[in-house]
Amino acid sequence: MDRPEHEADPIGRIEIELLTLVRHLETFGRRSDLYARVDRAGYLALRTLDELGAMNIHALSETLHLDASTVTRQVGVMQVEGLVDRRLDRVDRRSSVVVLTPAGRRIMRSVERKRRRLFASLTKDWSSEDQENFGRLTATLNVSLIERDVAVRDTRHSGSSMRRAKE
Amino acid sequence: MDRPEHEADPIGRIEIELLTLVRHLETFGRRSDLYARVDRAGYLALRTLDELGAMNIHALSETLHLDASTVTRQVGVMQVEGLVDRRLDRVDRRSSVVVLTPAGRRIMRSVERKRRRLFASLTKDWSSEDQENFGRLTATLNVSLIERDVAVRDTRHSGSSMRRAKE
DNA sequence: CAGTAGACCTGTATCATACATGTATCTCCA
DNA sequence: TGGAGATACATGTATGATACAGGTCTACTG
Repeated sequence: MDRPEHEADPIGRIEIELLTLVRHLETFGRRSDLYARVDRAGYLALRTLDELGAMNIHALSETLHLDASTVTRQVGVMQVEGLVDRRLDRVDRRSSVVVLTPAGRRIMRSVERKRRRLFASLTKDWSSEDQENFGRLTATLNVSLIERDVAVRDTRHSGSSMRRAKE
Repeated sequence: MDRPEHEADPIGRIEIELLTLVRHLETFGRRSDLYARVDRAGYLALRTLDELGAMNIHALSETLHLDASTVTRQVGVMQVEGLVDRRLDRVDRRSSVVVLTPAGRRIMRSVERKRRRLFASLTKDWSSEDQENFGRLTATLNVSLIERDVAVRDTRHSGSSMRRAKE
């Protein structure tokens, strides 16, 4: 499991361990009851709406780094489930604002609780320093990944309005 | 980006950051040319065959924590691409052994190089201590996830032969 | 006001995966 | 030793998450 060459090859270790981490998290999400009422993508959308406030499909798709058509469908499903609501934007009538409903927030919190329990249990033997470091480093990695993605996308289509309606 | 409450809530931070990490890595894999000749699942299969040696579909599916039918198809594709070969097992004629071909190893190394470059670049501003810690902690997390998955699976179907032909 | 850009939706395609089922083979015990 | 059950694999079918292309309606701008 702990191949000695990685002691001296941190990049190689990160490379292989992140590969298997994604694999395992995918499998786990599929097999567990974590995402009973929303899928993983939906959960992230709900969290985004909760943290950043209501916004339109376009802004949500930019934030999630997903195609707008994908988000349209995800939001459609969640609307049927009663987890989000859509309000016509009277200023720009092409657009509508996606709002988290109380039920949506409830479901989101419940998934969050399950996920927190999972990760608390997975890291229960870690020192709190390790826990903090891992969170911090993962966050840093995310920021770099986002920057890189933005750079890639900007070579293709430039300009992204990112209009957002907070309420 | 760096919400202050996470300073005192490492689990919460891990929870949200891993969610977005998976999201971003998926997006990145889709958009980049990292997986030109094999997909991510295929790359992991090639790495597994390289590290653990040739094995049959069943053992591979256990190792990857995937359904055997999924692996059958993945291997089928890679065989057509010439990345793996299958040898009839003369002892057990139901089974055949999946072997990495030279071309497969070459492709695997090329993907590995690209991924290494990516992660080296993403973590280039990290201290080497941070790099090492991140790799170590991710590896630990993987082990815990595997153990948990094994526990879940064993409640459903018990017994897994894990026969493997090393050569 | 004409033309272009933007927001959204829908159709279609792809990929990765799982489950159910079928077939050939193996194993083991009565 | 011969059949029952287990195993290995393949195939059919389904689902979920995503992207891209194209259409419609609306907004903006010269």
